[in-house]
Amino acid sequence: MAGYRIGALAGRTGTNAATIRYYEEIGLLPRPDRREGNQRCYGEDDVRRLTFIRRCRDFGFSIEQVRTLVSLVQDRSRSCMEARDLAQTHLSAVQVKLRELAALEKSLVQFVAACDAECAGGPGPDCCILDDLSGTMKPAAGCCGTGLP
Amino acid sequence: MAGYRIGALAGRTGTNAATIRYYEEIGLLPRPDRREGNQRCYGEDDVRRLTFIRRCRDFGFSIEQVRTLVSLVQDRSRSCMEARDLAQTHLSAVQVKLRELAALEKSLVQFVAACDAECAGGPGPDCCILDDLSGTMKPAAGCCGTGLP
DNA sequence: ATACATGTTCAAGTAACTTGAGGTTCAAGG
DNA sequence: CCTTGAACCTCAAGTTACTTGAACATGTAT
Repeated sequence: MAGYRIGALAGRTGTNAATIRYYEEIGLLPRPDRREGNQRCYGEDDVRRLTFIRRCRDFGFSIEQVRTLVSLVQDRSRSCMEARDLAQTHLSAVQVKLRELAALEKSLVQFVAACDAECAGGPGPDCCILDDLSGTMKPAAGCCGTGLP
Repeated sequence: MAGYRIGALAGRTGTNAATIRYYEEIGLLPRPDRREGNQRCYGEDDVRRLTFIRRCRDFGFSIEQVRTLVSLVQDRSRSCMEARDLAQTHLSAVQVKLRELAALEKSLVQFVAACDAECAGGPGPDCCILDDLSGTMKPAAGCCGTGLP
């Protein structure tokens, strides 16, 4: 009946207690009631709100974007289309990042494979892979050549 | 013959000049020679080294990892296998991130699509998508239900 | 000679938290 | 009732990898 203390809220939402206090400080969470001993006391609304916030953060929205999203939830007179647009913008950024990361993964796989193939013997001072890394342009004449890492 | 000034090095490596000074400060780049008027003077070695550093950073290695990589390049008596292992570790992390990002992209696509389908009319106060966002567990009974963003 | 770009140092700001110090409050066991 | 230990409190500072700004010096083109 007495509501949750910060640890319980933290547990229910998978959030660090210090992060909850931080969100309060930056105004992303409202100041909660306090009990006798000055400890924060949260209710279901706080659970919902923090769940929402964490979910948005997990999906890569910035704090400022989350702030906007929260205000959209608060103020229904504005269209949910604003949320849609925000999501769309974010989606585009995610897709770019996704492509970059996929390219990175490919390069890393090649780098590791090249290492395994060429340098398997161990600590050879002749390893050219590290040269590759610092090479500016020269195609490293038939060695590894992954352009990695 | 006088070497590059900081702006030229920045241009050649696609690095912000302030970032170059920062790298110098944290010891990732050596202190360069200075010319008469105290301006930094770089050579080809610096171009190579900074290219290497930027490339590693672009590939998501942390500054500390790059520091290790740089020292590996410097000290050939150690195996390039260390670089391989670092890359392998990094690869695993990248793959996790890649999977998360792919899941995120899917959710965002669904969210935007659901918005288009359900709320296309505009600013309806009945939009349930935002409710979805804050819903803790209840499956939102047949509405949108993307669990997004 | 005079603009104006480019360089210099040093300090502070940024995001989004996390960690630490030093002190209270709460719940359980003896 | 008393004590222990976990959980809580506030406030300050640390983290990562830079970026931005102020105030001044230098280099280059006209």
